[in-house]
Amino acid sequence: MAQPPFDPYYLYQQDERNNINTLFVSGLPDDVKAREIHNLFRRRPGFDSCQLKYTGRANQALLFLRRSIRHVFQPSIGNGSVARLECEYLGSNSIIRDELRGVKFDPQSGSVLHIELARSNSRRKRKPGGGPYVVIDKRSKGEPDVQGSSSDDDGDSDPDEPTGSGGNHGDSATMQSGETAVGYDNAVPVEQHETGSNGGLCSTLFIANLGPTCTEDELKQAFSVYAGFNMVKMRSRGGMPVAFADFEEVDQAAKVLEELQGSLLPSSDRGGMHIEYLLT
DNA sequence: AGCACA
Repeated sequence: MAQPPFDPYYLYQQDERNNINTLFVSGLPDDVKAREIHNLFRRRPGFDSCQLKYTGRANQALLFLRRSIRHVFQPSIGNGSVARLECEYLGSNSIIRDELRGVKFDPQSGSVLHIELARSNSRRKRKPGGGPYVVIDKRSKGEPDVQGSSSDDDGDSDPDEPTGSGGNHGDSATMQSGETAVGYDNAVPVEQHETGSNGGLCSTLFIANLGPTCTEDELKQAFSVYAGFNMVKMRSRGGMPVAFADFEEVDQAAKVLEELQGSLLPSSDRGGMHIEYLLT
């Protein structure tokens, strides 16, 4: 590897590649309202802006959440010290992700949020006049429902938190009859015992970012040394292979996820394994 | 098992 040049733009690129500050959220029902997103994320630490896209596919509304970028850019000061970028947003992303991963977004339909780092950061420039929310609606049916961005003018009006009297900090009181229960306070983490669903925390792992020459045997070697290993299956179906590794217990799967996350296999050609809990 | 906008 050549010594990286000291160049702010180079560092910016590094920063772009290594520090994704955008979360990719799937599992949203396609009738999700921008308002629901607003209420769910507005108060999260580090939240900056988001884009909601209706893909038109069932249950495939996509959300890109951007965390505000706050980094310390410290150029070298002549004495040979190395320039450093200190980025804090990954940590905060993790917090948002961990808090909301597996949250049951709609108790009726059972849609469960699935959150991971986005492949790339959001590029959209925040327009001076525009709010932090952008909605792209590709649904063909029904009314266009186009709302460029929230008219919320960034003020601090908070549907969540009644400012006046009442002081109800309870659940339920602010819910309209037909509305979906979503909000900072009333989003419901999925219960373990419900219909075998575990909010994304199940004993099977989903493994992606495998190399094209990866084999089931290779995966078996990697995973079978862990307690509770049951089986691993690989599927390629056109694109890059993905795999499913099953363990007896959730905590055994959790241990494997933690230890092997990002680790390389002999066949890896594009970085380490990307491991998630299988959605159930 | 799904990632847009520039």
